[in-house]
Amino acid sequence: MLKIYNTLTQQKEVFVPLEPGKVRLYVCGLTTYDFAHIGHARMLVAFDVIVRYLRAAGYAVTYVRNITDIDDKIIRRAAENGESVGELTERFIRFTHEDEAALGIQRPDLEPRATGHIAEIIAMTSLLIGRGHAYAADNGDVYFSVPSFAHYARLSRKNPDELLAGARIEVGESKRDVRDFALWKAAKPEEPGWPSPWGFGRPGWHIECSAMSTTCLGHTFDIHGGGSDLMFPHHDNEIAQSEAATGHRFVNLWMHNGPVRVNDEKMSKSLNNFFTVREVLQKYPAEVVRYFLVASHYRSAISYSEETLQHGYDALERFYHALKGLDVSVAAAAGTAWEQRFHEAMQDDFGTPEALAVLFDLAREINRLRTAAPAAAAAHAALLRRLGGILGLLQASAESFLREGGAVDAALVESLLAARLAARAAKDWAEADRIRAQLKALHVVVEDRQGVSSWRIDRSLE
RNA sequence: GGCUGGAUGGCAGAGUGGCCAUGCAGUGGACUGCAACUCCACGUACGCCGGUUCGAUUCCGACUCCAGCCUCCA
Repeated sequence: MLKIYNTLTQQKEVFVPLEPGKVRLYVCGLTTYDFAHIGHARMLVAFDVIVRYLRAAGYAVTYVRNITDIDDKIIRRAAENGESVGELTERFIRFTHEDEAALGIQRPDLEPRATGHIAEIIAMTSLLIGRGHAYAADNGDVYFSVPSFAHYARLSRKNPDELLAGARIEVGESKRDVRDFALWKAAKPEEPGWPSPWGFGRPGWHIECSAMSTTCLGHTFDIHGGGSDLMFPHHDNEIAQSEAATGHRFVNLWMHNGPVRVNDEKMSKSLNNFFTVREVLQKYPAEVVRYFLVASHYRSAISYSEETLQHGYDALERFYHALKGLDVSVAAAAGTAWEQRFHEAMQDDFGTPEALAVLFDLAREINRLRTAAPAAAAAHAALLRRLGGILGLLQASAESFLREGGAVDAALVESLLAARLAARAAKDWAEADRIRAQLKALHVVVEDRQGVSSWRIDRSLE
């Protein structure tokens, strides 16, 4: 029985899909004018794990994650760079895809782009005007009429009257109500755009997601996700637009991932305190970054620091030590308590920290079994690898993980290791220790286990 | 100010009305030529003040502090 926390009701609910066995999921993706940062990676990994688990639990998932490839910031950045909007967004879409691949994030089933759905956006906007929920203003913009929608801001629990008091009035706007938001923005001279019944212009941000999600998944779908910072106004506006346009309930369950913090502040573009995925990947293996993001619950805030990333490396080292030397291609141990506990953890609102704790227990069991019962140890190792795979972890070979990132000559290490073995056979301990010290200077740690000497890179010195 | 969420051992981070989180670090032991790895054992905790209860870190209330949203933002 899968339970998921629904932001709308503020409680965990037993998940009941609209159609048995199927899940239709939409997540707000990125605006592509810059490199993705760790905050973005948090969202990408959180929903990647959710989708992986839903599939492992037997659901047929349709995962849609959009790309916003037209908006004010994109236009401004392209102008600054002296390039077209298309050149800018294509480049960063490509970079983002590279980052996602590095982090082991599976591609969504559909990845609609705003510029590919202008017709649907215009159609929805027209529909909203026809139903009295939107109006074309005299400045060429089209606005959604917030007072026309009965339960505005129900998701974020904001009081519409207080929003009225707090809203700021901008020059040049022609809104009937300060809370109204743009569905269509008239293009200024030299700005890109598309023809529409209201003149040349471009879509507002919120309507893009309403149009793309309902086009891909229908007027009502199971789950809508995104960062917690999108709850208001973006998701509240989506609800207003979509329900006003279709007359149906928009989404059954809302999921929001927590922020990544740097020095107690949210990592964000606007605060300029972000670390991009690619700069972090230059210092840490992608799996370590992924572990860092999975080791906390998806709804909680996490603090980014190099120290925490290093912890991720240490933790993964323990897993890979357990897997090391075992044939994980054998059939996984079936019906174990660990597997059951793993699923219980994941079924409780995707409790990845608890699930990892279970995997650590399983790793200990593997280490216990490895000498006395190698076959059982291998079967449990195969289980560990399979369950780790649901979190997108532990798919590398133990050897490659443990040796990753070391700038050493493997042939040299092997020859030193052979020399040390010979010295040990001759009980020349001084020589054996001298060679081990020599290896240590190369950041290579020697491990003698069951008569076999192996090596790994020591990351703690870096 | 309004609305949300949080405060757990040296660090990271779950969870629960009474019993073990887990990882790293630390301590003692086993293994080892010595180490490393591994195993066994151990220590240290639930912001503050009240209340409910046989018993609260867990429930309720007040307080303090922190963060997110209220403007673009995963």
